[in-house]
Amino acid sequence: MKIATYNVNGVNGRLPVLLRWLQESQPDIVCLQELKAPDEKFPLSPIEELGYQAIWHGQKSWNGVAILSRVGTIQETRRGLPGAPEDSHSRYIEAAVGGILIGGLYLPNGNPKPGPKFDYKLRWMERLIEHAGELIGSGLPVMLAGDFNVMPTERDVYKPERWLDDALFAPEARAAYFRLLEQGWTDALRHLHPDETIYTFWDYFRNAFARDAGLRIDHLLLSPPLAKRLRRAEVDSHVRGWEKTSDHAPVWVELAPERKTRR
DNA sequence: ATGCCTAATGCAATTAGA
Repeated sequence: MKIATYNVNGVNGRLPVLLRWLQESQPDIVCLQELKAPDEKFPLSPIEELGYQAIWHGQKSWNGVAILSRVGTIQETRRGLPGAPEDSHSRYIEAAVGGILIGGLYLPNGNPKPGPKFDYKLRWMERLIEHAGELIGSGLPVMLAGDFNVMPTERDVYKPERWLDDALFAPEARAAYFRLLEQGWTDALRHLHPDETIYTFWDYFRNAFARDAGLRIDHLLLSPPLAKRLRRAEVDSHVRGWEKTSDHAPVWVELAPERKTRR
């Protein structure tokens, strides 16, 4: 089973690129971020025509997350993280699909730092850690996939020294990310490629993609039952070179089939 | 320190992204 995450940066402006990538890559389950569209403007029909069901949590202009599946019903289990009913950003959607529980997330950017946006990022991460602890504690096969807006280590930034004061590389944000991992999550891409330079985002500025001046900020985290099934993890970086493309590339994992328990 | 580029909104210029 192939499961992907893709920050599309506008699901309607990006529709031709999204559809082209879906047809080419044939993922079974996809988490999308930055829909930048209200619920009523989600382009369901063309996605359905490619054989996908979908659930989504939109928002006018900003944020917005979705889960697509071509492996059966998407049973939504949650939208929005617990712990802050006043939080109006559409940044988290969770569902049972294809025998796994998957949380699709768009973690706040947090710039400028310091400031209220950075405070919001850190609070959001605390809520994520709290909820993720319950998910992993369930013992179920769980995945957290999305745009985490955190480069975990210096290896994940083209020029670490330029990002020291940035919310995406701030010590507090990186520490929170590692506290999350320490619950027992496996960072799929880094686990299978421990020494490679791998990016998932390249700025639109300064010809960043051609210079490979990128960041690794889109992650797929696997709970122990899923980590055992991990076979491949890759970035479809060529998609970043397409016309009218997102500044992120799709990232995906391939999981071995679930081992049937004998009885 | 700022703009570089891009999307959405809505029709100019602002906000946000990372």
